[in-house]
Amino acid sequence: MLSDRQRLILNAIVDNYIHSAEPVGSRTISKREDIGYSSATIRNEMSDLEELGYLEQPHTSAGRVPSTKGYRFYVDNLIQPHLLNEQDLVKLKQLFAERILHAEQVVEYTAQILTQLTNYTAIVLGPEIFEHRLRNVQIVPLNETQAVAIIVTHTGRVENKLIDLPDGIGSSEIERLVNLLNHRLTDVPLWQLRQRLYQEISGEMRRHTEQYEEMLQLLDQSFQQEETDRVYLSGATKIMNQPEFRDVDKVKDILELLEQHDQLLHMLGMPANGLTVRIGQENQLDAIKQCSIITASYSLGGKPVGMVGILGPTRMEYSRVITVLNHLAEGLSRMLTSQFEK
Amino acid sequence: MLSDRQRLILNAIVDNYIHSAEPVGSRTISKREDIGYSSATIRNEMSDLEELGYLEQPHTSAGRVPSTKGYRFYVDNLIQPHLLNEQDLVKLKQLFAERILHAEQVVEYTAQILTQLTNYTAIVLGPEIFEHRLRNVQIVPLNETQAVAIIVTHTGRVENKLIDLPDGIGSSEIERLVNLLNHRLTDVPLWQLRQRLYQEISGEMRRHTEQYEEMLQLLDQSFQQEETDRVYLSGATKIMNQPEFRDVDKVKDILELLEQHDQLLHMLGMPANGLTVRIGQENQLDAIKQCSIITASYSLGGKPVGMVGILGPTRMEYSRVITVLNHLAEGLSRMLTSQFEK
DNA sequence: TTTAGCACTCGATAGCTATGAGTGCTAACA
DNA sequence: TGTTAGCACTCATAGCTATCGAGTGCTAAA
Repeated sequence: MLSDRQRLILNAIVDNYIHSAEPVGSRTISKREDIGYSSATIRNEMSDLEELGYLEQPHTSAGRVPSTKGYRFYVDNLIQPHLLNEQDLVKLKQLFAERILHAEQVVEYTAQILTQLTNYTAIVLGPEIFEHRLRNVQIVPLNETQAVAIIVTHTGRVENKLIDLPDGIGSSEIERLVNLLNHRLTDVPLWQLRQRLYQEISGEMRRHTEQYEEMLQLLDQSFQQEETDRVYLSGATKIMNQPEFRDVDKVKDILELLEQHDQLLHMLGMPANGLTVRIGQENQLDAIKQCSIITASYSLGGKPVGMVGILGPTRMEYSRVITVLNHLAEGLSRMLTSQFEK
Repeated sequence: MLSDRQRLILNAIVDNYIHSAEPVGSRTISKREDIGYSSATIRNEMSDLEELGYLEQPHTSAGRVPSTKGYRFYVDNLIQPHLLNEQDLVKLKQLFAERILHAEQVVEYTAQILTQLTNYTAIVLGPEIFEHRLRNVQIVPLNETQAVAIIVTHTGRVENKLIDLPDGIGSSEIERLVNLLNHRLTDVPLWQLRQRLYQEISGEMRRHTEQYEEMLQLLDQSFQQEETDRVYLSGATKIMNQPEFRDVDKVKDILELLEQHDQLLHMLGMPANGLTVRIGQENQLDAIKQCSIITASYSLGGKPVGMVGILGPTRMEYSRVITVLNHLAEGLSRMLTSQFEK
């Protein structure tokens, strides 16, 4: 276990490095107001901290830099709660003050506000669709052969798909079909739709055999599409402001990853409850082993359905970011829950 | 006017520079198979071409690089039609072979294929909405106070918006309202909707005064949203593969521009018929004065409604890009027109 | 008109040195 | 026994110079 002084010094080093991006020397630390020891003492402690794996030295005659383990300890044990200033709070309030908003728009704005407040890249996962329940189905014919199928969920999400109509199907037939679907499938979770179709109403639907096939296809594709389209990014280029990412090759790997929404989704995994911090080497993907990712889940009626996250350098303002994410996640949860929990 | 030999040499220089990214020297050119002159002769011609403004010299002891004017001449007068290989053609065909596709998905795939074929950043503008006509309006209540309003256009595009319902409105009232709207507004171009609402049915609607206000708001916002959401990007990071963009600052400016869809939209302007090439300095925005943008418009029933484009370094494979863009624009036009022109 | 030849230019590269931030260790001090 | 002053040592970085060579422009000959 670390002594109090070691913790104090580690905290000072991480703090300093976060803001300077330069390896921190013993003298820098000893000059700080909250430290009452000479540089020699600090040097000894730093040496110990390095031996214990909390610090690293880029080269012999340079200062020290926190290791992944060092950041981890900092995040888990040393972090001080960050207080947001008036301005930041106003921005957050404004987001949740807008009442008439599309679910997708809220998510998009959230991402934007996140980057504005943190100056890092924001990643937001829109609410998980599998828990969404069917509210309404519509089929709007465009001409003799084509129509748009529209699915509305109880959360107000709208999915739509262009479909080819079977030959010779009439508008009254379609209307009857839509009525049947709405009657039988309202409030069914989307992921059960196919199953229910098969089990319960395929019989009645079989009069329009082809239509039935396409309906299944449509729903199928709707889900797949959803999986990757839940990812909202903002401020992807912010990483280039960081001095340790002045190298095009590093940046390129990161930005390419950000373009691949399916990979992001896979990396972030299912939204677990609460806050997750992934620091540097703890990340699986090579491209972001010099980055940290912090995510917070938001929930609908107590169940986590999506997440808000920040991607930045390992040398990130953890305290501030965590505070902002918690605020946003809470706000989103409250908003979602109050809207749809009745 | 340039002599035949000057054209030959300019062509050789541009060609060479496009592939090597290095200033081209006289010896390199004189060694080419299609050139039968010594390096000294080439030097004299190069000197002349520089005086005329077609070439530039990074410094005295370096080779020459085409100027914006040089590229312009190359594009306007020297370019040879590029033949696509079998593989490329297959990819293009596959795109248009997929029948059951959402309009937005086609556009997204188009962008992806563009980057795949060219290795540059693709920018695609989805079909202009102002020409779209209303096909169908739906209002789906979610609970007592909220509903989703859905607009379907004759091209199969679906816009939706969460709205607050006025207090105490009943579902039969909503149904009547929707029927009224569908009855009166079908086939009206979207941009006329507000006007028509005011002129023709505000009277009948006034029974539900509040609803009427929100309907207007909804449509209004629908348009605005559309304006920037028409932009689809793919392969934004490709620019980093170019040796002249190894500098984070240059790249940053470009990528930041790409994040601002409204700026892109403004820069690209209304889709004029046919092909547009903007080379280097010809671009208004500083961030892309070292880039070229090539766009081709696609049309619906003869009228241009959107465009496909490529953003790359000035040192771009113009011939190939132009061919690919023409293919795609044509394909999109055919697809759109055959789908919706009946 | 073309080309060989040659002096000249100038960016890029390699090698060298000086600088200084920072360390580890030792010995003196409280 | 913990702390600190002092000092030799390390090593990345900046700046300087010399060298190299790709490429030019000009002149004179073919």
